[in-house]
Amino acid sequence: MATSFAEENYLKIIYRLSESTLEDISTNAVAELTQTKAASVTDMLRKLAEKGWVNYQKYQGVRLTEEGEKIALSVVRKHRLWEVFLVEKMGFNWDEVHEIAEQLEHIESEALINKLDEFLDFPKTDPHGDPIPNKEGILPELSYVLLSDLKENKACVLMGVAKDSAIFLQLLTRLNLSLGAKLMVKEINPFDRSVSVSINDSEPVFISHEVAKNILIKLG
Amino acid sequence: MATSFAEENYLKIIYRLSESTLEDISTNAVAELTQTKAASVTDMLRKLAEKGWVNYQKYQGVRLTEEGEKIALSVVRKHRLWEVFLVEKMGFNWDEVHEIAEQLEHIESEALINKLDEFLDFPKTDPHGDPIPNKEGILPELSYVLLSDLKENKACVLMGVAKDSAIFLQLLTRLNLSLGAKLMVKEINPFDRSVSVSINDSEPVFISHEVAKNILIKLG
DNA sequence: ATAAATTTTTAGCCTCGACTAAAAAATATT
DNA sequence: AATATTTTTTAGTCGAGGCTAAAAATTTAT
Ligand SMILES: [Mn+2]
Ligand SMILES: [Mn+2]
Ligand SMILES: [Mn+2]
Ligand SMILES: [Mn+2]
Repeated sequence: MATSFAEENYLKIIYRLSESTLEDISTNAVAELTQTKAASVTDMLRKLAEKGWVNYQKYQGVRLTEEGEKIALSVVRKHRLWEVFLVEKMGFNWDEVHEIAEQLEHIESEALINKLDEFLDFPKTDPHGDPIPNKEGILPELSYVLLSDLKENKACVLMGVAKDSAIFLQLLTRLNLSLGAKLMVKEINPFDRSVSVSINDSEPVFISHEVAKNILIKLG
Repeated sequence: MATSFAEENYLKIIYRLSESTLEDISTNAVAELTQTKAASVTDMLRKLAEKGWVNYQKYQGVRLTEEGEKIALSVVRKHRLWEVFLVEKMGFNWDEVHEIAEQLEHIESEALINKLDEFLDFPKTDPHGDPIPNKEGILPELSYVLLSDLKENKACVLMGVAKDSAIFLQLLTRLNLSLGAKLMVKEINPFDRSVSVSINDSEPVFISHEVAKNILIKLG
């Protein structure tokens, strides 16, 4: 069955909300992310349920069905592969690609996306460290830790961000923090939990707790 | 002003129809190419005129304004650049790319399309030999001739096709006719005007007049 | 010059995906 | 347990972009 842009956006957003909770997703939560009103969401949830892509009972919240999740994962796959393309091949910065990928994720061609995957050498993660589902919809396992949870004097590598707003990404860039950067927490300030971090063996710089808790790293 | 997919498709189709005539474009002609009904076209023409993209007086047909042509050219530019990308970088055949480009032509990012242009080395023509407008909207001058208009024993090169339906392109492929092929007309049969053509110095094969008149070549 | 045929427009209707305002249900507070 | 607050749904509306059927204008044929 064909899916409209609107339907794909709803499914993707329900998927994203489901990642961080086991409970059913509320109408309001969906409304906030889709930038629409609750009444519009109720309408669409009925339609998605009708098509068998979500389980929805009024007042009870919503969950993706297996088929709904499959569609959501294919949209996520396309979004993230196009982001890799935009950064790796088109020379965009990681803070510039999300809006364009929001459009490209709706291009409908299985053949194209699989060729793109191959062209990009089957990347496991997008420019923000988010995992890319393979063509079967399987996500690679990534076990990243928040920089804010790290002990002092442990070497680690920046693998991703927990938030990909342009403003946050631009801040990281200004701090010389990009994917693959070698980090070491030199000191955790107990007052505001800010951390002083050495980036690629340079002089340590200060990073707020707010920033540190949105940076994903792997040890070693 | 933002343009919807529907508006872009109408402008592009009016542009295409204007290429082959100096007269105003009729409602029915537009309806046929947009795959809609004449009544729907009338509606849209009023809206496009409202926005200043076409000159339209009822019963008089339609023409693009300068601004309308600018938009149409930018859609054509995107369509053709994406087609080059699909063939050159993604490995599609020339008969497979049009449908996908119909979607990609609506992606809205000036920055992306200019980076894509550079990535592809500023191609002058798409995989069907159609000229690609540059970022100022200027079309390169191409002076191609129809294979059906060629005299016998003249060497030439296949530069494009006058029709890009998948079925026609697949036929050419089966005949070993692709962009850049070196051709020489060995004989023109006066009965049905079919031509016997040597392709890349091979044994001549027979090509119907119908095919020959949709092949664009340049001499030498 | 009329009449016939064709083209185009108008009028009214439909679906999709939004909206607002009001009603109803669920949840929190006293 | 009763009431207040918040969340969600219903009801009605709107614009975009389609449609059909009928009317009007234009073009062609007689
Ligand atoms: Mn993104
Ligand atoms: Mn991303
Ligand atoms: Mn095309
Ligand atoms: Mn083409």
